[in-house]
Amino acid sequence: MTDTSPALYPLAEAAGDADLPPYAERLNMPQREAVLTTEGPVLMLAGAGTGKTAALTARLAHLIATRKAWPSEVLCVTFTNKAAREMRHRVGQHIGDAVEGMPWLGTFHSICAKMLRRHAELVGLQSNFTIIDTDDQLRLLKQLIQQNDLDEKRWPARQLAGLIDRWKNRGLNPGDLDAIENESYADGKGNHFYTLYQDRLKALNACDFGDLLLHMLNIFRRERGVLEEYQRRFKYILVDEYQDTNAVQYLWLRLLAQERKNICVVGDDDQSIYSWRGAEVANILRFEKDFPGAKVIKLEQNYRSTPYILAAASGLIGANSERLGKTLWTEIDGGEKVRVIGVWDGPEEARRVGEEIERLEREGAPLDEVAILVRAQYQTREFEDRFIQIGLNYRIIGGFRFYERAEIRDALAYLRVIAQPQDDLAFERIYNQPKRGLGAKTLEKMHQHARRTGLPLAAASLQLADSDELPKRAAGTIAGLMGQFLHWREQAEVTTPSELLRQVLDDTGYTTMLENEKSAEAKGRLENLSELARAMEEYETLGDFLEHVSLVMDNDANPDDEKVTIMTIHAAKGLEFNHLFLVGWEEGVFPSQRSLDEGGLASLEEERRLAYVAITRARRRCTILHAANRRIYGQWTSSIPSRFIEELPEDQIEQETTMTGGASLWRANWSESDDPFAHVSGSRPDRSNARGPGWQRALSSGYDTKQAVVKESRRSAASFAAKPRTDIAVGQRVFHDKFGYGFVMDQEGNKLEIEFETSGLKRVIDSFVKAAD
DNA sequence: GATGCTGTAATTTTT
DNA sequence: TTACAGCATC
Repeated sequence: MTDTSPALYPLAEAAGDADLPPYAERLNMPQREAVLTTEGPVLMLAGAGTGKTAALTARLAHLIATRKAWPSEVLCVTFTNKAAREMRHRVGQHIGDAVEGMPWLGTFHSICAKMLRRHAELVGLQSNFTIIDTDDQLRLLKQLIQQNDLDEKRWPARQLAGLIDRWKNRGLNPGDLDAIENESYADGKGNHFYTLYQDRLKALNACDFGDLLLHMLNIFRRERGVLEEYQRRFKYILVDEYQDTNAVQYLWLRLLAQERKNICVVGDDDQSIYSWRGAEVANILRFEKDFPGAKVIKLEQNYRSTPYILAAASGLIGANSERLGKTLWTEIDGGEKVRVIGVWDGPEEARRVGEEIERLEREGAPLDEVAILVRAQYQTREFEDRFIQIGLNYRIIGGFRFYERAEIRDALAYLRVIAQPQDDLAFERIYNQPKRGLGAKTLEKMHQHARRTGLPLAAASLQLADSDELPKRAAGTIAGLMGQFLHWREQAEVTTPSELLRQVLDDTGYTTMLENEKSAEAKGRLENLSELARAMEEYETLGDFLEHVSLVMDNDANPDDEKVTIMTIHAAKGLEFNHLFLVGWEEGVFPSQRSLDEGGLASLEEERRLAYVAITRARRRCTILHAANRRIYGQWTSSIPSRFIEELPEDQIEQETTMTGGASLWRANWSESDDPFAHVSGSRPDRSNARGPGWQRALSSGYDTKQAVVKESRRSAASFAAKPRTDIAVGQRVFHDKFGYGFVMDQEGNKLEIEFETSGLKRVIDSFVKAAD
């Protein structure tokens, strides 16, 4: 189910020049042209299944093998880590170990992160800045919204996060927003909050994903010298999936390519399906204008699908306007027409697909060559239910990714605090996880104190613990926790990252917490954590690992055993399967209601491209299903077949039913179906193994709340080098909000010992008291 | 500080 | 329908 392997097909035998280097031997003419045209701008328009990666890797190999550039002088950008990995792997097959010297082969984000670590100070960061994920981002924005007394219900943090993301994707800095953008959040506070957020990030020495690119673009724009350095370095630039680039990426590339103009972009305008993430098809459409004299090379020979599948897909995409235009063709013979099956309702759709797959199984088709593609994640449930019932092995791709699981995030948060004591967001995540009796009150106090002193949250909390500002128990807990952190930090110096993680999980009682809970979920979580520890074994230092984690957030389910794959069309891009089921092709589902309501023609066309991507995943057989009735948000809705079905060329498809929905479909199926009430019954298969809503509650139950063992004695808060106040001295009379009036008996750093008139001798932090007179 | 209830919202998600 | 977040309650 990986990308096309040209070895499967007798490629371009006619053109078998003996002098061709091995990496070009198996390529067809246009592919060769794409490999050999090294100088000047090149636009490689590569249709689905036309051996794009083969051409791209051969081109890379060619540049290096012919010494046109050293591996370190080629910039090769992809969108996903997976694509980068595959590229590295395949280039390695051509040029061997030399591929190790390709430091600039990677995703936009990882390449920018690497650059930004070198130039961090130019945008006010230190080179060890943290890269925060969307979770942290949201938490941070929520805090800002609260601090600014904005109604979080009316102006959700999510929305602000989305807007900021969009601005960054478009290369807009705070201050660049026009009136409309500014108005789009909290009646004209868009710019204000964007600014606040950026300031906060800077203070945390952190940046988000969007910043990696935006900061680098800013640097390139402002610092000629830096830009020129990279322009000189990169003799050749290659960009994969160019149709998916957004404005920042485009501007960034254009600056880098401007000087030498040896830029080769590869893409397919018909497969642009990420505009909602800021991708602009326009980038590929206007490449020739951006780079006059660009050579356009079209890869149109498809090595993947049967003529029927190709023709169906081509016919469909022909309904779009604004295309660069390609005509896919194939030498593959035969095959079957694309089948279109109409069914009564969602459950029957699942039943039908299940039966079809069982039939394929009997015919000897391996299950991992079978896939079901859905438009949206919620559609997977129906299939999951059915497949559990009939005992069909399946795997659902998408949903929670490995590094997004709560337990993994917790573990990473501990590691982050160890590596970077000033990582407030990480500290906030775990200060009470596992539950150690610290709550919102304590957190609020810590925040207040941190703000007052300008200390990171962790350091501020230790100071607090050292005073009498907190209840004894909370103070003890914090001191204990901070002691553990000191211990772990020492351990980090002498032990491997994975060993350190195991220690942390044991010391905190995290492992115990999960072990005490006997549920299947807890077991899965423990497995995930040991999986994490295993993954860490490759890394020498904690810093290396954390960098990897924040940027390489993919989890490829191990495709070891035979399973049917269920996933969204988006997730299937770039993959291929012998047998493909495309389900839910109904108006409102696909094309989705939202795209019909909101985006106008442009968005409908993107849905159509999505349909095109879906069909072209199929190698041999493609079956499209649509149901006449479907339950959407608990509401039974009758639906009509997708307009995309009508747009398929009639002679390429085979309608398995003449029914087009409505009453006739209802009647016909009523008599055929062996269980006409199946769709009415509310009973559902047991899903207790699936991720349920109760897991969070279950997680906390059964955990022993006793304090984790403190391995290191607490250290004085003075070690955080807080400056003592100059307006307070021993003997001074002071006022404290909680304890009232008293006299300072002793002063050590910013800690005071005060004999209070009503509550006796206490240790407090000086920022909590006012001088009284 | 943990637990239960109620209201709201609901695509796609490469980093 | 379901899931989750926020609030009210114990």
